[in-house]
Amino acid sequence: MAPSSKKHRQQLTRSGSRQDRLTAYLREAGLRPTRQRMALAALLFDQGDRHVTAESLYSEALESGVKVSLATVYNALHTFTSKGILREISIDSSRSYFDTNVEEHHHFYFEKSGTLEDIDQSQIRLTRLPKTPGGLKISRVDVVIRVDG
Amino acid sequence: MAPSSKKHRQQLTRSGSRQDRLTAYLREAGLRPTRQRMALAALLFDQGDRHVTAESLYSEALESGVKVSLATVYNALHTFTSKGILREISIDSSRSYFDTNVEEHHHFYFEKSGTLEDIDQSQIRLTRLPKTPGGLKISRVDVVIRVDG
DNA sequence: CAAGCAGTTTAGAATTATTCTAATGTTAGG
DNA sequence: CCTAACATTAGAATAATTCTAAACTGCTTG
Ligand SMILES: [Mn+2]
Ligand SMILES: [Mn+2]
Ligand SMILES: [Zn+2]
Ligand SMILES: [Zn+2]
Repeated sequence: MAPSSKKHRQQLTRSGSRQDRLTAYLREAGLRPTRQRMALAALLFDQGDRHVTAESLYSEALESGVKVSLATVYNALHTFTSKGILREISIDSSRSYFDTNVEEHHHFYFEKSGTLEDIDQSQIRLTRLPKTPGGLKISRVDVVIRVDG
Repeated sequence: MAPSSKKHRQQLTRSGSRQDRLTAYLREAGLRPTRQRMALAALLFDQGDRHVTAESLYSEALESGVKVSLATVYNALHTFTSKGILREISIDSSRSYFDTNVEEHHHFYFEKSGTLEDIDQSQIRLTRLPKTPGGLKISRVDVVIRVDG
């Protein structure tokens, strides 16, 4: 790779298909692939399923040398959520978790560490759901198994 | 009732068996039946099952003429929870709900109004719970059905 | 490849829910 | 009554999140 006119670039910025995939992913979601969104999306979507908080993602971004503000992290998390590529989980009233797994699934919550682990939908059988009051539409069913450790 | 040496008392302070029941209830939970706890307990436990937030209970207390501070409401909610006569529910990361129903049960969450409604345990059949990682003990299983209205 | 605008980022201030502090008041037992 | 432990309180402090308004950048159009 020839040295470019810019002083330096982020490590991850060039790499062909990975970048392209992320760009396409953001575009498909109707979002501009800006520098900070790309960097955050790389952290979020280049590993397996993840559960992050705004602070945890912000720390990661800083550690990996991405220049981004906390406000932008909040913006990105909410924007990604509204576009359906993240999902928000309320499990602890002191902070929000965001989940890269947007399929229907459930969670273990480890109370001591404050961490989450996915439970595939097939692992839980929910039968006999009650009918909703007034026949209102169900937007989501969340099962959280809180465990002690 | 002869006028007492104290300037005035709260309206509800005297009333025989209802007071006595609440007093006994707090005592059994290992709590001193103080004026503000009694007043809050009356609001919480004298109606059917309730779901309150600190603010909502505080407003109610003020409206009904109970002199209590917000800090005391938080103290009482947490103390009651630690003694097992309330239970805390995290459904919305912006605030905690406290539930006077401490039996195992589940909830409808009405997203527009931010209100909760109980679902009896018998109304939901949860089969095939996955085994917990490391064989950790389950402390609670919460099912929340989010509905649109 | 400009030019320009909508959309994005940002620092820092503001807001909101909740917790803390330390002083004052109350309960319950002897 | 006296007292010690417990509870309440106002207000300050904290922490997560949102807002503001100005600076910036991606993208479309000429
Ligand atoms: Mn009920
Ligand atoms: Mn908060
Ligand atoms: Zn998940
Ligand atoms: Zn309930």
